[in-house]
Amino acid sequence: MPEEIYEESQLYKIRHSAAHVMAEAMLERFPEAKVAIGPPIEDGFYYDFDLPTAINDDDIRWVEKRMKKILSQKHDFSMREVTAAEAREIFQDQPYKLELIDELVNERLDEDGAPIAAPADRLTIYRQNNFSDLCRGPHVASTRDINPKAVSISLRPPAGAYWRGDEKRQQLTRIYGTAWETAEDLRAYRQRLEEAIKRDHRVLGEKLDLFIIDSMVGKGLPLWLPDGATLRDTLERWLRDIQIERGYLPVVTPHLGNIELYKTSGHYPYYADSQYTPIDVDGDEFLLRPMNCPHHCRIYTSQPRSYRDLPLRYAEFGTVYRYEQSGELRGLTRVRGFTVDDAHLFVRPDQLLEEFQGVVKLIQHVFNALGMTDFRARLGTRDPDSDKYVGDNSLWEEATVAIINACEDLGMDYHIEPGEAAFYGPKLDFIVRDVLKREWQLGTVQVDYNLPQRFDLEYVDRDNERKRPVMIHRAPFGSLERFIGILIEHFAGAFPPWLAPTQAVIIPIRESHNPYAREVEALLKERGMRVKADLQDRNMRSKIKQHRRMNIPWLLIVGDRDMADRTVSVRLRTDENLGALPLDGFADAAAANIESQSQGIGL
RNA sequence: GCCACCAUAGCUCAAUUGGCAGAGCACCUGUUUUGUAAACAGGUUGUUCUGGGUUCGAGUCCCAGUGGUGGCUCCA
Repeated sequence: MPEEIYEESQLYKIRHSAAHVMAEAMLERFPEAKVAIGPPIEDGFYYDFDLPTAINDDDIRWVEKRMKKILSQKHDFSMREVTAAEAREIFQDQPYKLELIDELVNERLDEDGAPIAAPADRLTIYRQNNFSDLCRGPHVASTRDINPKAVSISLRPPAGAYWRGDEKRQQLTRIYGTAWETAEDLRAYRQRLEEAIKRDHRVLGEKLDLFIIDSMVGKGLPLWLPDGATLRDTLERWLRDIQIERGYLPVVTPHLGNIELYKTSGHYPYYADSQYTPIDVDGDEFLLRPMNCPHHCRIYTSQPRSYRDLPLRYAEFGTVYRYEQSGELRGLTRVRGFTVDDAHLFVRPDQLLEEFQGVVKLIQHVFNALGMTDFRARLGTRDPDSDKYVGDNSLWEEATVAIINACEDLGMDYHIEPGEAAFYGPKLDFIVRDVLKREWQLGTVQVDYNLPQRFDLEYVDRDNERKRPVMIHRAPFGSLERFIGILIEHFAGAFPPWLAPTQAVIIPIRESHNPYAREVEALLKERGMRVKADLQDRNMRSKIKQHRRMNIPWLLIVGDRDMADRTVSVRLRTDENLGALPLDGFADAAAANIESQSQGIGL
């Protein structure tokens, strides 16, 4: 069955029509309100209003009740064609509508004066009950087609939104609503929202003692607690090992650099909005680094390079600092200081294709190992009308072609998005969908001909000529912070054993079993496992409850029988009870599970 | 940064029209030694986010600041 196009679905019409009904109810509550626009969106709809006063919960409840009343009556949605003059007459008190009318009747032009939309030869107005709206439609035939029990506007709080999405213009009040075909669908939607909250990495981060964000340290500056740091360290060591296998060389560079470094790289003027104020050091200006690449370039230039030295792949988990507006900060996914799993590859032009493909393969390997198999690639190219980019057109063209060739060679699915390039070159971003189908931009690969030029990078080729290498920037995770935030939500805090901060807890039934519990702990630690014996003076059942809450993959209960038989009684965090397993057998099976990076916890 | 909302013990939350700041969990002490999701008893825990104001009296009302949340704008 072909997938239905949302814009043509009945659900789309229901939501669009519900938005009109909400606007009608809002105008009854706030006769002074000016209406802006109200389209259907994913999972619902919204309408923007310019309100005389702030809206409160009582208003929302009143409007929701009124909406349901209107919906329960029979009102047809009738369409009428009008001229621009008629439309202006009808909406004379609605300045936002007048602006829309002007836009619709005039040919719209882009910055270069090229037409992007023909003038509308007719305008349409939809009316239901006592409310008319300038609207292209389509709508349901009658309010009877909308189930009042499947509509709600109290699920999401009102929010501010700029008129036409422009932060320099009037800020309006956006009321979100949701509407479904059946009350059952609405209930399912509510459940999905609750599930998302349960998986929220900020909630789980606290529950599982992974990280905190402390107001005295500063917003957007997470502090990693031991368990969170263990998870992070596990990921870092895993990726570091993979990279070393693939010929990457570790480097370590400082978090500050002389401003000349960033002027040379070109970051300084281009990154002005996201940089912190320079720090005065003995009269020189230093910058908290927003990027790692300039440091790596200077490592490259520290020695003369031969064509035999290339490719050089410098890798560093490099912490960078970027100013983000306070309202943009969110948990681990948007912070002010974060660590990029960065590497810069300095390659000869004849090595570019192979090296680029090697990077793409590495990223695919990383995502697959973590069970994030639903991802796509986006090729960000230059917006031809913008001047925020550096470098010659020919270099850009060359880099873009190199990426396209590499993708096609690998049979990699990608789509092109103009305007999404870095300022110094085109990039290939990896966009992952998590279990809740939300999309996140994670890994990135960029081809760069500009920094080599700016830092005057050279190598001596076979013919004894000095030539310029090409740079590849890449980060499979993107940032450790964001990646782990997404990982927490992806696994709902129940990490596969190889990533779990604590892989097994040993629970003695009585105090007399403590020595055996300690022995089991020591043996498993020797096998490289992250385990601990819980020797607290409290009963076994309460310990099980506590560690279950922390999503420990394996709980090992040990009592008289286990001591006598040298077994451990294994309880999985899924509540499956495997019964007594020989201690060595468990150790072997657990080690194999961890070694294979299994997504499951079965043994 | 902007709009709106929120802030009480480590956590989740109570506190009637403005009238003695509380409960559960956690933590501490003692008793208890338990075979698969909470043993029992006692105890500690507060600048009610900060600073002003109104009032006989403020957790509660008003103002400002700080922090958080939802969204917009922006982004790894």
